[in-house]
Amino acid sequence: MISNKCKYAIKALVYIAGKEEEDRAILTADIAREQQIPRKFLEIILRELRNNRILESKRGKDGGFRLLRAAEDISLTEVMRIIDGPIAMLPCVSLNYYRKCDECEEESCEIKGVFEQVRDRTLDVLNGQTIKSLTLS
Amino acid sequence: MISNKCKYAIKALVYIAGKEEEDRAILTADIAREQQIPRKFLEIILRELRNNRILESKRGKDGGFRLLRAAEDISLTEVMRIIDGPIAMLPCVSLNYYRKCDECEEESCEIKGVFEQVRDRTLDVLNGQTIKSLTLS
DNA sequence: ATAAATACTATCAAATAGATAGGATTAATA
DNA sequence: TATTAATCCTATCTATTTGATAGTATTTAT
Repeated sequence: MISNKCKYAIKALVYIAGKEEEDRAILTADIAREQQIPRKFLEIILRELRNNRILESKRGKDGGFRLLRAAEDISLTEVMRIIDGPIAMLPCVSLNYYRKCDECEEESCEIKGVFEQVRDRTLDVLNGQTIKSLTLS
Repeated sequence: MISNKCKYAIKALVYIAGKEEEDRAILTADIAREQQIPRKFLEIILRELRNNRILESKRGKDGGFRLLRAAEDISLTEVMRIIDGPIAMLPCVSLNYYRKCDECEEESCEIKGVFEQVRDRTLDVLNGQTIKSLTLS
C-alpha cells in the first residue's frame, strides 16, 4: 500500500494542476479544505514537494504553491518515490532504491524473478501517468 | 514493499516444499539456519501459517512442520495476504481488504483508476504463482 | 504597520516491524 | 519413567514509520 501521505501528495498536486489556468499561487488551506487533508500535515507534504523541486512556494500575502514544472512533466512515479521511496516489492528488485537482501544470494533467490515481473508490470502502468494525465481523468 | 516477515514466510514454505520427498517434519531450526532467518521470529511466522491452515505442525521429538496442502495448491497471494494483508496500493481498490478512503468520494477519485490497473497487472503475475512453481524456479 | 501566508522546530501517539527471552507443553524412545 | 527434543505460548522490547498537532518565526503585499 502507498501511505496516506503519498495519496495526499498526489491529490494535492492534481488539485494544484487543475487550478493552473487561474495563474495564482494555491493556498494550503484551500487544498486542505477541498481535498479533506489535515492542514498541518499537508503543509509538511507540500514543503517536501517543494524541497524536491516539484513545487515552488511563495511566502507572505498572496503566497501559496505552484507547480515548478508543467503538469505533464511531473510523473506519478517521481512523486511516489519522493514520498514513499521504493515502488518495488523487494529491495533487491528496486530500480531506484536497490539494496541487497541481508539473508540471501540473489543468484539462487527463488522469489526475485516473480517480483521483477511485478515491478515491470507495475511500472508499465505507472510510467505512463503524469499529474497532467491524472487531472484529465 | 512486502515485509521481511512475508519474505521469510515465502522462503520457509519454498524450503519445506523442497524437502517434501523426504517425508518428514521439517525443523524450525533447519529452516532458520539454511535460509538465514532469525529463529525465534521464524517460529512466530510458522505458527501463523499453521493457524491459517497452510502448515501442520507436530510437537515433541521428531516434530516440525509440513505443508497441510499440496505445494501447487498454496498460492503466493494467499501467503502474502495472510502475512501482510492487502496487495493493492490503495484500500479502496483492494479485492480482499476493501476499505473506503476517509477523505474522498470514489466516483470522483482521480487516482483510483490507475491503481486498479496496477492491482490487475500485479495479480496477473502473482496469481499464477504457487509454492510449487516457486520451488521449481 | 498590518494581515496573510509559508517555514520551521518540536513534539506526540499509535501502529508496525522486527525481533528476543524464558518457560510450558508435548511426544518419542531408551 | 526419565530424558531429550521439539513446538507452543506469553511477555517484552526497541526502533521506525505513520499520521499528525502546536506554536512560533519569517516573509511579503498593501
